[in-house]
Amino acid sequence: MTQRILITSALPYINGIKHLGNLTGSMLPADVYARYQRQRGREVLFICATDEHGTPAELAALEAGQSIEEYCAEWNLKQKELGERFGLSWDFWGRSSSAQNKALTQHFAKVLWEKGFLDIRSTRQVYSRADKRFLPDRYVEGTCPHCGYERARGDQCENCTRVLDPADLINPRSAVSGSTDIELRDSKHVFLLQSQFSDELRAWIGTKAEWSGVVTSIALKWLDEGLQDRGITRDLKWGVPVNAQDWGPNPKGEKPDVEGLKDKVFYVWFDAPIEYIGATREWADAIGKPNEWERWWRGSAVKDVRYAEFMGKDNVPFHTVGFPVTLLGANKGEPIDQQWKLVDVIKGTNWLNYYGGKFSTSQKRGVFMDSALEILPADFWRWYLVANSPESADTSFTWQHFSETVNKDLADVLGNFANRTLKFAAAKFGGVVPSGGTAGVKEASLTTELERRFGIYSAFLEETHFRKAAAELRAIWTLGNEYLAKEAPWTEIRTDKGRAALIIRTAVNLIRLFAILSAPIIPFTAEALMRSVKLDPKAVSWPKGRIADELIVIAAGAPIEDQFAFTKILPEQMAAWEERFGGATA
RNA sequence: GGCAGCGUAGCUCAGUGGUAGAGCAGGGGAAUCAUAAUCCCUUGGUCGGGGGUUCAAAUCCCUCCGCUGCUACCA
Repeated sequence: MTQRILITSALPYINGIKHLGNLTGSMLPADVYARYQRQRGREVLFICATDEHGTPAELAALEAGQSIEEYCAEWNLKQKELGERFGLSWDFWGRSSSAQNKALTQHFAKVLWEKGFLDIRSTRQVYSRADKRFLPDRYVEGTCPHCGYERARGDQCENCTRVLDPADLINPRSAVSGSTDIELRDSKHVFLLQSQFSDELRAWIGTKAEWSGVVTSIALKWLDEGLQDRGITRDLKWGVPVNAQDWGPNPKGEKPDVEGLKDKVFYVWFDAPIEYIGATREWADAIGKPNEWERWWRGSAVKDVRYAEFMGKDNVPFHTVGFPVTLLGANKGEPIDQQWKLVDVIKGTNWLNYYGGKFSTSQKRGVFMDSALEILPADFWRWYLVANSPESADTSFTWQHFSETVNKDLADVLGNFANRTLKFAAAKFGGVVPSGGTAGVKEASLTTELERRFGIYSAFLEETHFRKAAAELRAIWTLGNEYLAKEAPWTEIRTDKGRAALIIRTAVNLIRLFAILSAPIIPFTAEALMRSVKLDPKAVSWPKGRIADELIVIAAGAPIEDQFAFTKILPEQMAAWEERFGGATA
């Protein structure tokens, strides 16, 4: 039986505030899963970090007038703070630029070279003299040779959608400075020989029946098209330096071209996944147990680790091909106690769209994490994003849909259940849990239904089907309102005060149960519910025994609050946000 | 261009061979503890178009249309 759960969320890129699409694709589902597993009592390690290397970060720092180090340090902290305010319960928040990741990245490169899985090749790259830097294909602009569009990028023409090579462009110029003082230069680069792992990857993916359709089909698409070897170095200043001078001979007895690889760094998509391990080492160092990371990642100790990765579908190829090849290559020929842990579950989500179009960081289109929290509490967003998670198809965000969902589910169904129960207790029973009455057939049938839905709900969480889990949770909340409507304590109290007391006592216990079950998705609301029945907000262990036992935890005489307030979104607020964020016109 | 995904009720989405589903919105009723919040019942769909396989197709096959993504140096 698996007892330890390792969870990673795709690393958010460093350049600025992330939007709701980023949140809902990786960080939020990972958090829901982590919270659920902790409540189950399992040992959980939930890791995330900023992905700090690459061209966009360098250019963003330049534009901000900061050194790249300052820029990354600042945004790493900002993203951390925002994530925490969203309730993201990372055990550690690291940085791909850490010393730990540098050491690991260089270690993997050395091992892969010495085992013969790296190759050094010469490539032609665009160099901008004006910018004093090599330019990635998409940072070269020019006129499309096919359609004449003047702002075509070096990788693809946005106008006619044809795939291009920078050398195809007419009048090419740097997209950074606009300078036409550019040229093609030869440059040596390291390639990861992914093509050698095609069969092994296919066999490995074949064992992952539980992966969602989108993950498997994207992974197989890459294999079916034929895996190409991938360049894992770049001509940049900021990144993990290529340590070719430390590499021994490869199986053919060749030494790397140290001179040709001078002043190069590893490609972000080589070092970013390694940062999952790197951040675990950062965590181990931070807690003062520097060897603790290894039992999560390496050797026979990982037998009882279940490793789940969460990401948007754009990241799937790097997690089904690139990173596994790094680990499989490093594992080759090693004894079991030296083997690296590969992922068990990949949860890939589709896109959350904004009014049918993309959320876009560059075009500032959509809702971003900072402005989201500025206008509403985290749980409003968490609930909406989980209940409408794009798990099997892209989903469209609209302000209308958002406010209706949040008002109906959180305020009207859940919030109102707690409020009507507490207010009734305050008005008729002096604000304490009333005594009297005994549970009968009505309570038995409530329990049966709760038991059934609880089983379904737990299974959905376990299987990372969070959208369906949210629908099930909502149905569980509805059982509370149904029970009150049927048993009508406001009528009972006129003829049978004991019966009314039993109904309210049961309802108070339902508030506690609902808080526990809701905690993975809406942790702040769960805490507020626990406080409303004067219990420890953190005492949310997942029910282990019979649900009936959960409904007698709060005994007669226990003090409770006299109400539970939950703010609703007003129509005029919604209209104002639609206006402010450009919903209706977007 | 190639590849992949998607197209199901007014909206957001489930449903992969066996009588078309949920939530919301709409309609009716009950109730009056509760922020008019709740509970019950209910209207609504030739499942993007066309063709085929099958006793049976939303589901499998072919084709066309539309949207989105990827296409390996953005991450």
